[in-house]
Amino acid sequence: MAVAGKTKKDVLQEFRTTEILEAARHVFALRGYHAATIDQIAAHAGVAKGTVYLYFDSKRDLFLASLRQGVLALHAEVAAQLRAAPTPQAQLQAFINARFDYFTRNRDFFKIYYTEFPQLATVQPELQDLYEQQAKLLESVLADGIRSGHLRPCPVPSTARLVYDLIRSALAQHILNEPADNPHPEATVFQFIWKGISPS
Amino acid sequence: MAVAGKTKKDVLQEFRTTEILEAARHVFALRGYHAATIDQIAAHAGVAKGTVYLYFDSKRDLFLASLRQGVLALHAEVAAQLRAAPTPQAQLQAFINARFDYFTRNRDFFKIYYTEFPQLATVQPELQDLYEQQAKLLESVLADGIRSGHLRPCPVPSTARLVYDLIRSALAQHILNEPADNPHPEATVFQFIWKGISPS
Amino acid sequence: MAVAGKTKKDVLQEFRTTEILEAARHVFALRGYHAATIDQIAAHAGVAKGTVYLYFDSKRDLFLASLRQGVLALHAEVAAQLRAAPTPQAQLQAFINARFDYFTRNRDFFKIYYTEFPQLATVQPELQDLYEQQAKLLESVLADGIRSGHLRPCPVPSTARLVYDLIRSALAQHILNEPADNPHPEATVFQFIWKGISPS
Amino acid sequence: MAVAGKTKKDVLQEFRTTEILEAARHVFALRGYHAATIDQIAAHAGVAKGTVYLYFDSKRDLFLASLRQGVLALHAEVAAQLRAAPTPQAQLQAFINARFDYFTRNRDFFKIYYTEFPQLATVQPELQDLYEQQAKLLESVLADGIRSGHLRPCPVPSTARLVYDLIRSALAQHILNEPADNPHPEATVFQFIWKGISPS
DNA sequence: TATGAATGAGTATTCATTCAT
DNA sequence: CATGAATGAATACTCATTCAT
Repeated sequence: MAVAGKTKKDVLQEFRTTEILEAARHVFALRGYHAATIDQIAAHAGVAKGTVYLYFDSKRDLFLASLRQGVLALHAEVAAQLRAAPTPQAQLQAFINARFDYFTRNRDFFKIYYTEFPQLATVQPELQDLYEQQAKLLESVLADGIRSGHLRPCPVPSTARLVYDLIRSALAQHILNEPADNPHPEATVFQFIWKGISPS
Repeated sequence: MAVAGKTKKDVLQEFRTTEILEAARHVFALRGYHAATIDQIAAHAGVAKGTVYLYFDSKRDLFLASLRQGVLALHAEVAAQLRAAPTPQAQLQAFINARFDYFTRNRDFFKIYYTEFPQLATVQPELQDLYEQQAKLLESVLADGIRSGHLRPCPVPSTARLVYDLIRSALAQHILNEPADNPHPEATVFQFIWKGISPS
Repeated sequence: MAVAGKTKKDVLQEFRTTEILEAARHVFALRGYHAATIDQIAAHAGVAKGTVYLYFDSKRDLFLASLRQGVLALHAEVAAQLRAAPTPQAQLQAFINARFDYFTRNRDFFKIYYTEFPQLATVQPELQDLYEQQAKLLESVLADGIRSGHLRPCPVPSTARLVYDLIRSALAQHILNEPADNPHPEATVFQFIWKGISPS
Repeated sequence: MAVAGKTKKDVLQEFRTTEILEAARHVFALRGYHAATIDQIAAHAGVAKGTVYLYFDSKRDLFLASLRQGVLALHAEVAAQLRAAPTPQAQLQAFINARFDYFTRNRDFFKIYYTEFPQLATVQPELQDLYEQQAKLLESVLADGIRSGHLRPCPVPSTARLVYDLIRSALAQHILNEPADNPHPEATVFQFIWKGISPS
């Protein structure tokens, strides 16, 4: 009993939180941050407006929470895949595949991530950090690869950022454009990047 | 006489239009689309609020116009540079350099273009078109290069988009991040892309 | 047994009631009627929000109850002192002293009484009554004094009200203004009033 | 033309300001500060809600402005009457009469002044000042009278405050209680005070 | 044409009150 | 009895848009 924690209350709390976060993600993805209303989010979560404010301090707080949670989950999945990959080449593939996997399962989140992030990142330093932590994963891959000779020497931070944004762009084409001309662009992206960073 | 009379009026019209568009771009870049107010834009343009509505139908219209105008000017410059380049390699360099040139001279515009575009492009099909027209220029370069054997065969549209977004990302790092670690990233970007598309 | 059982319950009831009333008085005095929240009062009373509603029907009811209880206690003390005073002069002194005593011991209550009463009295006739019952005590003193020749004839109700408000004002200076220039203003007030009502 | 100033615009501005202030005073007096809504005030002033915000920054600002304006007008009238009075006795009478006059003509204002002032004065130091400036007028009268021997020596500030509040109380009885038992209480009040401060 | 005063629809947020546990 | 999570009515304030001058 004690093992599961204060089941009754805490489970409900967590359930509500998740419920609201998901609704928020959906509505934010659909309408955009500004056009989305708390009313819509509450309705979508099946709760009253006031309830949203029991779990989040403000609309902005709710938005940031939904981004943060999504980014952290993504980060965890990607990091796990990375650890399982032996070579830099495999790591890059893992990085790409993990992201395609995650965002394919979380399209709403990708929409927010792609469309609202740049806008808000300019005013919310915390978001900048979340963004950069992701690029840091890539920086490690690059740095290790260069050190071990698997990759050609290059300026690590800016290259990491380039690679990162390249994947982001490919994802945008894949996720946001309904008519998926290329059902599995992961390979194409990998090839493109690999040409850019592998040793001649 | 009628010609001259019409011209005088038209010149003023055009002057006002440009003035307001510039003010809009500045304020939109500074505050973001939603936080920007018509009042601020009018004040910045040195006209009254109502005057803005003589030249543009709505806030959104003004925003789209400012984007459109910027994109068209960019497009013109890039296209001109492209025409002057003999080889695909030179064309790619021209494409990159022209964009770095233009956006370095129009930072406000880049900020809007980068941060607001994705958000609005999802609801404004017209913006999608503007975006794609730019990638089309690259598609021509790629297609011609492949045909002439200067470039390795690849899926043209998605590669064009990848290359396009890659340049966009490099620009973001260059324009938006104050501490320009790399004062001239054009070469790096070109190298990275060239590795990805040149024949082995 | 039934008696004791009932008592035990009743004692708890009364204890809770008093506890909540005191908390209410404190928070109302601190924040003012509108800014005070049931949550704050409940927290201060050490009970849950819902519990407050087991003892009082509404926020307004709680407020009125806290005023009523304070006024009744005050009334009782004043009346007791009055009964012990032999002459009109002594009675007036007793009236003044009893009020200064009571409010010095119940500053929170005075604050509400002084700042919130006028506002609410205009819409709550019941409060008007509480107010007037206090003036009635003074009316008796005046009427008796005039009848016995200890006081100069005057219009009793309006004079009573004047005297009453005068004391109230002196109390406000004494209780609300931190820097008590005059540590014992009872005498001054008495003198001022006495000049106004004693026979020439 | 220039003499009257920018007639057209300024006159309208002033007209609107007055209009809204009067409406505010009316609604604040009727409902109390918190219960009054900007909508009600706007409706009463015959303008749209937004218009109120063209002239006043916030509800609180509007409230303070209405108080300030009323107090200043009152102050001016009272001061004028005081200057015309030769003796301390006449000055006290002038002070009382001017206030009764003013508030009889501005009942809404008195209601706010009486019921909302104490509540808000505790949090708005500026209101404290307005309040005290009025008592200062009385202090001059008392100080001069004592110096010239027309009044009995007494602690000036606290006595001034007592006299001031006494008049306020009499006004409350006169203005707020519909059934005016005493149609002209000025004389009674004066007598009462005079007994308290005239030389024995 | 140009102006800017006026409009009023739209929304985040608070908090008294209820009620299932 | 006690709790406190859930509710949703109520409201100040903003700002794109209009239109009389």
